Amino acid sequence: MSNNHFSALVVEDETNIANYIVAILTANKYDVLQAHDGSQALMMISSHCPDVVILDLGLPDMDGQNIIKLVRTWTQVPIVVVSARTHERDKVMALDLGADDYITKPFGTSELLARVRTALRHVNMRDVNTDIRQAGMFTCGDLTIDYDKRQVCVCGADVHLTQNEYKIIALLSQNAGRVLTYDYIFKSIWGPSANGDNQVLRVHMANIRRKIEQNAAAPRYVFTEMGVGYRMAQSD
Amino acid sequence: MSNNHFSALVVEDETNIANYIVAILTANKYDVLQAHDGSQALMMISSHCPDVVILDLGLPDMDGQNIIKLVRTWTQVPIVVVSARTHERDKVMALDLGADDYITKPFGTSELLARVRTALRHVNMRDVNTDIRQAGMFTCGDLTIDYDKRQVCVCGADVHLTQNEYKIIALLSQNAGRVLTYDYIFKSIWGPSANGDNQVLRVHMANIRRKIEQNAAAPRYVFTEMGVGYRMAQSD
DNA sequence: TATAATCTTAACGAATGCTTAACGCTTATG
DNA sequence: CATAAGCGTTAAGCATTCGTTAAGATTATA
Repeated sequence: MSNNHFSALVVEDETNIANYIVAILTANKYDVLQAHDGSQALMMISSHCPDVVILDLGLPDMDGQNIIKLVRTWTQVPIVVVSARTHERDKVMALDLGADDYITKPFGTSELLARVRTALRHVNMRDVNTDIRQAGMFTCGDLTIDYDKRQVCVCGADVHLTQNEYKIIALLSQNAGRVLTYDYIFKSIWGPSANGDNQVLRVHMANIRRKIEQNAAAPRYVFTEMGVGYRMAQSD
Repeated sequence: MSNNHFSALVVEDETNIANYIVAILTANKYDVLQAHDGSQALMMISSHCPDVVILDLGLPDMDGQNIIKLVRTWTQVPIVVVSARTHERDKVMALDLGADDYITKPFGTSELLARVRTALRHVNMRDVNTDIRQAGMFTCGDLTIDYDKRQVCVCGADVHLTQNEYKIIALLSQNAGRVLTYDYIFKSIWGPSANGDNQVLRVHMANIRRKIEQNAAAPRYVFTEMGVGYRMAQSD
């Protein structure tokens, strides 16, 4: 960082889209770096240590998933994946490999900026709030989760959650603002060797929502990301 | 402690990582000691009595879990475990054996410091609670526990509890509002090396409830968290 | 030592939670 | 606009866990 701003690395081979993203970020006071293929991206990440990486999955020289895998061997820099709508699967795999968020083309200015801000905030949570999170609480609107007491409250009233329900909501809240894929949640709760679809997860989520949401059809706390997973609202 | 600072013992065989941790702690005003294997660590803990121990699980001469077990036979010094392993099992085992917290490599400066601060704070909590416990009382609705007199009253009337029954209710009331797992309660009452299921605990709880609850089927003081443990109602 | 109190173990019914399957609704996609 | 896929919801069967009782084992006490 040459000044007080965040630095972002944009990895994109299509010139038009690259320019579009760079323009948005530059206009919003980011220090922007560019890479046009995978190997260039890897070098720049290690040499320039950007605060956030915007990564297109469809690069000419390397598979986007390999890039994420390699980057994650040495740094936890937030990665926001950009994917075409036709490659839904890739998006999910990228998240499972350690990407922080995703944007589907075409996307607007505010969406890109929001995702980047969220990703940057995740790093702050990891660093500064580690001890708060450990012994602490999660608060979002009228929802409160006390990890120490294993207690969930809505509007000050106790809400009884079963074992699995609590595990799910705890996992989501500890990753608030981030999409967790069905597979990730499933394996986190039922163990890495568990096999099965996400039907069970849907039932549990329905039960959770009935208990914590005022209107399950328009949730305020846990959002569904179609085809991908669930995302908990940012804490406040 | 040669001055007013906390002393930390870093137990790590890999020189690079050891230097990294030592640098972080030294820069943040800790008095740092070092050990490079398990036996050395055990000696230094007993001789120097550090305020906190940062322990790598992958030491050359001893299994990290054995070290925790041995240390816990004579001191409750907080132990923060450092491990490259990402498996949940190791984490759970280490924590169950008495470790206070867990960091997975790679980790950042602020994360390490946060964990250490949290671990140190736990000790303070333990101390403060001890004072309160000895001079204090627990009150919740019509239930009163006098820790000095070792006396339990319901609606002003004395209730006779057996040794184990009192230990259980005292432990729960001292952690009122928090779920204590069956395993934790069991090990707290019968000792860390006790083995057996929670059948005994269920019988004791039935007896306790018969004595203190008006309606055991709808308890007011001790609640069951299915598959997890028991929770005592908040004091008032 | 005798007696009472307490602890432990085992068995079983009851309550709770988990999972599966079916179905309707919403959302993507051509 | 039609079709297909994904998600939410419900209810029923199944598995697990808990509470309770009673009997035997152990410990305390006179």
